[in-house]
Parts: sequence; structure tokens; C-alpha cells
Amino acid sequence: MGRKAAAPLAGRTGRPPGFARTDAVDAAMNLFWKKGFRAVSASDLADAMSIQRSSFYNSFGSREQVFREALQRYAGQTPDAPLYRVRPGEAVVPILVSVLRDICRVRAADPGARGCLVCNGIAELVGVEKTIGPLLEDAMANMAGAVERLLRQAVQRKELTLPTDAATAAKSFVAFLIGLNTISKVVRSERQLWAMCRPFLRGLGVPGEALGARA
Amino acid sequence: MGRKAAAPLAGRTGRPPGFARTDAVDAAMNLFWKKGFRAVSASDLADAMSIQRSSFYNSFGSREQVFREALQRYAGQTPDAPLYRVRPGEAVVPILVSVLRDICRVRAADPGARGCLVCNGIAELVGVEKTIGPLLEDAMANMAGAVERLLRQAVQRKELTLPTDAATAAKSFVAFLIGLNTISKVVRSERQLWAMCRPFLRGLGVPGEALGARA
DNA sequence: ATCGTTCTGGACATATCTGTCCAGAACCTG
DNA sequence: CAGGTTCTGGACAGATATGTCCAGAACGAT
Repeated sequence: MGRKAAAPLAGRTGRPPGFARTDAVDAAMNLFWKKGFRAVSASDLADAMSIQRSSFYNSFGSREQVFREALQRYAGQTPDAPLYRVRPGEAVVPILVSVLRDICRVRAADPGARGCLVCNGIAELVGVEKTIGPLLEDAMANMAGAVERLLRQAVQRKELTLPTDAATAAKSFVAFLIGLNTISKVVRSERQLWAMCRPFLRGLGVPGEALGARA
Repeated sequence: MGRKAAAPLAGRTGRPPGFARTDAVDAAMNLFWKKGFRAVSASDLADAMSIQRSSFYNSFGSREQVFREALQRYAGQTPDAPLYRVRPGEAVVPILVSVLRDICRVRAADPGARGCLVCNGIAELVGVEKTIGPLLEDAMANMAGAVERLLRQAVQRKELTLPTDAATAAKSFVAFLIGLNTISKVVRSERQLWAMCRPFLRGLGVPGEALGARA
């Protein structure tokens, strides 16, 4: 098996790993994403990483640990990432809309129809898996918090009129996102998915004109 | 182990089962519901049913088969069942509202915080498990179909004004239901869950007055 | 080139799961 | 109560998972 360029770590001695950790975590992420956490064994992971099972245990220690790392890596590529990067004073509604659009686009474009790694994980692991469940709960709470701030900002800027308090509306938004991501495993048309978002946005008080514009 | 009353099957000869099949399926359902399909082994099922593993294989054949029966049993107790029982001419909005309320109530009251068996299954199995995945897809499609008919009826009766076609609005409703059920594993307050429904109902065009009334 | 360190391949012991099989117990029928 | 049928307990073989261990290969540093 040919050596793959390992990151040329600075003052490190000894034999370097025969694989790039980043690539390995990516492979793990894709596997977890496709099959779910419980359906993936340590052997599966080692295979996907093209390394020996012992090297896997040596480098990662456990399935849980890799999943944690995969989750972080996933956070860097998920279509809802922009929700966490809105600055005070910035327009909010276009962001909300474009995030929804991106979700529809990305999920429909995924040939594996895998939905969202975090949403799948919540359904599968929260309340069941002691180490990872709480992690996913946190991820969800973070998102709800971020959306809540966004909605406050939007109301303050008079971009929309909420039918409830911001915290509740934010949780409602998150719930819809989870549902949308989940159903995207079955509803495979981007157009259809996006059309499904319209009722919800209307409920949030987003004016109809905001829906046509690309962000 | 004391014999449990088996169903007194009519002209049946031979030794009767030492357990009631219905109870056994219920036990299986609760286990699947709590831990997910993959996390439950044949031994777990046999234990939950208080029978021998061989008796389990003898009576059910496979995990998949029990899951199928558990699903049917679940269908008889799920809070969204009323969606399938609306008659032509009947008022629709009160049903939609009360179903949502019931979901909030039932999910919050479940001490196991298990969410919805079908929704969990969709996230875990669709696109992964060959025999059960399609089953769950069907369940979802059925629901979307039922809701679509309901929405048409509601529009015809001028109970609400949809922002899109009925088929899309129905899928949107289903997506929200999935999200609501899933998030109910984390958001444990009935009141909070119900409040989260308000934005979505507004988006569907349900007038605010309809939300206060109990069904 | 040699030394010290780190990674790799492969093996080991243990645990759990799966599906099947059968002798004997339990039961209904006549 | 005898005969036929069906269920139960327990065992079996094969597959797969887990976590650990170590001899030796591969490499950076000197």
C-alpha cells in the first residue's frame, strides 16, 4: 500500500502515519453520514480509511472519538453554517432564506440522499448513546441560540413580524430544519423541497417578496 | 415461568404458545422505540418478550418481521391517527390543530422521551435498510397523501388559505411533524412544543382564533 | 550509520449475535 | 387416555465485533 503524504509535522520524530488524519476523518464522516453511527463498526472505519484496525485504535481510540471529530469536520461544510456568521446590524432575512435554499439544493444534490449528519444523529442517538447524544443535543441548542439571536435582530430591524417570542420561533425554525433535512432523504427534488419551505417562512412573517431573491 | 393466557385460538391443536403475541409485539415495539432498530438484537427482543430466543425465531422469524408488526401496532396508537379518519364535509382545521396539540402532549408526557417510532425509523433506516426503509417511506407517503386530501377539503370549505398547492403544503406539514417529533426528544415541555407549532400553522393560513379552542 | 521513537501488520482472547436444530414437554382432540 | 401436533429449553456452528498486544518496519535526528 503506497504511502500517502502525511502532514509534515514540525519537530516530530519516529515513523510518520501512513495516512492523513484529515482524509481519514472525512472518510469516517461519510460513512457515519451514510449508514448512521451504530451501523458502522471499527472495521468498517478502518477499511474506509484504508488502514489497519489496530492503526485505527492507535490513532483514534474509539468509534465515539472519530464521530466527534467527524462532527467537527461536518460543521465546516454544513449548509446552515452561515447562521452562525451573521454580524450585528446585518440584514437577517436574506440569510435565513438563502440557508433554506442551500439546504434544499445541497440535500437534493447529494446522490446518497443522506440528509443531515446531525439530524440523523439526533434521531438515532439522543437519549440512547451516553457520550454522543449530549453532544448532538448541544449542537442543536447552539443552533437554536444562534437563530434566536438572528430573529431578534430581524425583528429589531423590522424585517419580519414573529407570531411568538424569538426563542420559540427559533426552536420552531430548528424543528422545521430537522424535518426538512430528514424528509430530504425521500423528497429528492430541490424545487419541491424549496416549495415546502414557503409555508413555514410565511408563518415566520417573512414577506413574500423576500422569497424570490437569491442571496 | 407462569403461563400467560394465550389467545384461545379456535380449532387449534398442539401446545399453545406460552405468551400472548400481542403483548410480545408491544414489548418489541417499546424496545425499538426506545433504542432504535439496529440497537436491538434478537436476544434483546426475546428477553423483552420473556421468551426463549428460539421461541422468538420460531414465532417471528426475524427482527425485521417483528418490527413490521410493531409498526402496525404503533399505527393504532400514534397521535396522528385522526388524520386518516376525517370524513368528507367535516371541518378540517380543528383536526389538524388537535393532532398537533396531541403530539405535543403525548411526546412531552413520554418519560422515555422517545419521540416518534416512525420518524426515528426514517432517520435511521431510509436509504440504509433494504426491507424496512421502504416500509417507512410508504408510511410517510401515505401520511402526505392523507394530509393533502385534508388540506384540499379545508380549502374547499374556506377554512384556510394555502400559500402553495395542497401537495406541497401537505409535505411541508409532514416535514414539520417529523421535526416536531424529533425535537421533542430534547424539548420536553408540552407548552413550549405547542408554542412552536404556532408559526407553522400561521404559515398554513390557519386563522389565529382556531388555535385557542380545544378539539 | 546508528539510535530512539512511532507507526504498521497481524494475532489473540473475549464477547455477542445469528440462524438452525432437536429432544422432550405441554396441550388439544377424539 | 392415547395420539398427533406445536411449543420450549438448550445447544451448536459460524460470523462478526471489541480492545489489546507486540515484533518489526519506517522514519527523524544526531
